[in-house]
Amino acid sequence: MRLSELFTKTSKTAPADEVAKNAQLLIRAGFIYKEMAGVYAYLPLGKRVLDNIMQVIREEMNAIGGNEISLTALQQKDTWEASGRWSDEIIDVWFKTKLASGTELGLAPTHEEPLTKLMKTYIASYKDLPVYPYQFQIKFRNELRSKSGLMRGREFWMKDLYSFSRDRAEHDEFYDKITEAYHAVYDRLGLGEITYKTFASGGSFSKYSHEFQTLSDVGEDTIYVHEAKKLAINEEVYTDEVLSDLGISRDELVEKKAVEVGNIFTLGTKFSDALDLVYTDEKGEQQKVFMGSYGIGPSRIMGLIAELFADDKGLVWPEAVAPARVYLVQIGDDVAEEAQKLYEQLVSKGIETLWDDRDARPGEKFADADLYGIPHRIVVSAKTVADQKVEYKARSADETELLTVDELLARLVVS
RNA sequence: CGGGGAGUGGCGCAGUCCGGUAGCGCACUCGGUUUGGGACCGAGGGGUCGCAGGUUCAAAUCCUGUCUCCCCGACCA
Repeated sequence: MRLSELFTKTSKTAPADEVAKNAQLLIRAGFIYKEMAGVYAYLPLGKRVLDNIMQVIREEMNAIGGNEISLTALQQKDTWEASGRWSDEIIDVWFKTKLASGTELGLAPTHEEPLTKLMKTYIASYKDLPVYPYQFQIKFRNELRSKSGLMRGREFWMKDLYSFSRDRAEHDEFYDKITEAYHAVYDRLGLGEITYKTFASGGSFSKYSHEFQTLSDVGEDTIYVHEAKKLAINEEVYTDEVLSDLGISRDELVEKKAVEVGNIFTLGTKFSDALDLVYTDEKGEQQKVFMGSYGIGPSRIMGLIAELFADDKGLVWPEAVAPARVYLVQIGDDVAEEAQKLYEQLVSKGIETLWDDRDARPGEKFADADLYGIPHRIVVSAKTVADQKVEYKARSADETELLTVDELLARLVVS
């Protein structure tokens, strides 16, 4: 993409109404726009980051048999009354509204009920199970107080997958599988080293649920990390009983702040009971479908990555999520032809490139390249053209180096 | 929801205490000089001070109400 065609621009000053680093940087860089507290629009570069995060998740969900769908945000009361969750006492973050006719509606804060109802159309036999529908959707939650930029919004993106299994054994098998898939997601997003499977409170069908918690000082959660076993315990279940279940003692654990980047939950037959989702087994008998739910918040992860990796010059995106891999700085009009040639070469190799073809001074271009956090920066100037080379610098490096185009391409294709 | 802070051109701010109808930086437009780490000079455009009501000859400034935003706490199915 040519920067001259990008409508957003960067700002030297951070917005006064944001304290969270992720929001300040993402707004300064023009990745997001704040509509109201806890509600952000995604602008071209921000949209790319969000899409990249979702694509990583999508690939891992598809790899374990996920079926991508897209459910509705508008929800009818009846569906939720079946489970008792229409009540504001039970779900206190409902956004509710009405049809022109006066019929009450809600904006979905999650999707167990509507999906369970929907699946009644398709699940009748044991032969129809197991199945794993999932979606990426904006969830609406009327938080009393949203904060921390993208990390806790009133509307936010969520990947939610729901498992429909014949019984607990089949469910447990999938639960282990998706645990691995989640680890794969965090690894690919560059968070693997500091993300822990964390024991949290369960429900009537399972003693525990599991969260994926990424260590960060801006985290809202307190967890107790067991480094050797690469697991953690959420403070909400940090009891002697749990410790003895897991066979560990307090002195093996370290208290840390963390951000919840995923949650997997055994639902059992809670929703299939409520909405009567049954199947006929091999013996011709009716059985309740055994369910689980599995969430990841792509928008929260975007905020967290921004927060975790940024330096004093701006954002620093891991390669897998960066809005482009290369930032091509053209210095001077007289090298426009050479810059365009290189741009086309990069694009033809499938290397996403932001070409700074603006009529701006070099300092401004370098500053923006840093603020945007694009992993690789390449400079084409009269000097580099004369040498028949290009200047290369990684976002995370201090030094530049001169490379031939072939050396550059070899490096970019490998990394 | 409890406590605290704040709303002034697109953004960041000053002016409010001691009423006299708005200013600075960035951004923007035009001209010129510049061009490897956010240039400089000159000339311009853009706001009636969150909103509503009140006091006054006169309100960004005082009073009342209200909305919004931020922080701390509570909450987070």
